[in-house]
Amino acid sequence: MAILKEIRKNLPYMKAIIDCNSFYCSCERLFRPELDDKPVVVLSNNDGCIVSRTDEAKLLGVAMAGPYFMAKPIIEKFGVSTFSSNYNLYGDLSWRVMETLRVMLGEENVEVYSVDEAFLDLKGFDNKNYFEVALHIREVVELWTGIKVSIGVAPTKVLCKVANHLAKKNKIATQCVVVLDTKATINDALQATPVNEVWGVGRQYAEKLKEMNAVYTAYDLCKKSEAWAQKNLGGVIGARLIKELNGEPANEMAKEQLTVKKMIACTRMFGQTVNNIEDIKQAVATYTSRAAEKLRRQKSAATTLSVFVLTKEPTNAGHFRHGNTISHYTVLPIATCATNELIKPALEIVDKIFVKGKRYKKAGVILSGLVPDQTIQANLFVPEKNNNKRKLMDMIDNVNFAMRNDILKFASSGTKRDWKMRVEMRSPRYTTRWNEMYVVK
DNA sequence: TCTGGGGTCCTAGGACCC
DNA sequence: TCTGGGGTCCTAGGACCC
Repeated sequence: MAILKEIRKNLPYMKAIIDCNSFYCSCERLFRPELDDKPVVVLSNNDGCIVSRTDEAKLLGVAMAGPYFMAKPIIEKFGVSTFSSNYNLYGDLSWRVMETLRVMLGEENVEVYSVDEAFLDLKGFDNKNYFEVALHIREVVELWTGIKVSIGVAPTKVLCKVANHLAKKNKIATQCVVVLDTKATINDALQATPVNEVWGVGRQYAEKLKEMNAVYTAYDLCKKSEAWAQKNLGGVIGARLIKELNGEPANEMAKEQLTVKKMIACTRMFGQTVNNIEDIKQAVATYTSRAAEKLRRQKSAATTLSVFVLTKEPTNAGHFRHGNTISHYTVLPIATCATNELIKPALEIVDKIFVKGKRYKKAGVILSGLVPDQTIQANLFVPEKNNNKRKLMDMIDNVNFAMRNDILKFASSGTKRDWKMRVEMRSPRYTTRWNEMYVVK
């Protein structure tokens, strides 16, 4: 124990990131156990891209985030099981995983970061063996929810991500747990990590780092000065990144706050291209209703409403071309969260930006300039405790509601909806719809 | 009619994340 | 033929003020 304290003495207390392995695919497998060691992929909205793939699919050469049609030959040749996104299912299972963590570690030590990731605060465990602690967490989550996870433990969030990457790369040898709690293990890990895999370094920066600065690994990057990063790597964000790589926390755990969104958007690709203004209006009215629901859920009102459409352009010698975005915005006379008050100006914008003869493949509505909704002041007196619960529900709703196909309340949303997206291969919503519940044979 | 320097507020756009 | 959706943070630059 004395040795343990000695080697850790220059490091702050530990954090962890827990990350569900191929989350969407794991959710699908839960109800199709015969697929456990088989390749599986899940597609994005509109069945456009591959957004989740299992290790088996990866080995076959299915590219992540690649277009579905390009991977189709491999998928068909090897019989890869393919699913459309089923957000009701994923949202529910995500909640179960997060709730398990909250029960184990206490609500205040869990920061939900995305549908399949959470940061954990391990402050209370500094006398324990972190590897065993993390292994235990991994086993309990799997036992209670059926979802397999990987865990990275380190003194900063950026280093946790590095650790987690290494755990996922070598699941068997690491048992999906990597702990970086000494200078030596941290240095080794940084040397083994290509710079483009560092959290906060995207494609543009990676290219710049390699070509102009001969920075190839996370280790090379950590040797750069904060001042240099401040200048060349996105300002203060870059400076924080350097600190964190060197074991100095610069991104603290987000505690408890009810995070109120500063902007709310609802945008979708159409199932097929559209050239008729009525269809676009129906779509925009539907997206506006959905955005307004999100707005009301966080008790905000919007002061600015923008609408955009994306045109479809002819492909150029086999090269994929994004369409042109045409957008316009309105500053509302009074901040509002009322669906009807938002739909009217939204449709006026459509009249303004629609060009006859063009073909469109996407539209969207963005609400910004959000302020607290004055009409619901009474809610200020809701106890904080209930607010936290609401935050939880919001997270689930945001996933759950994404694909909801319910009856629309406003006539302008239309009833035919030729433009609505494809979900041809969606699995049943086992855990959230009674009539689709899993049947034990 | 001449015009510096410093401050704030806003928007657009770029980069990143899952 | 067919390439997701929803966010965040930061910076630069313009408009305006004293």
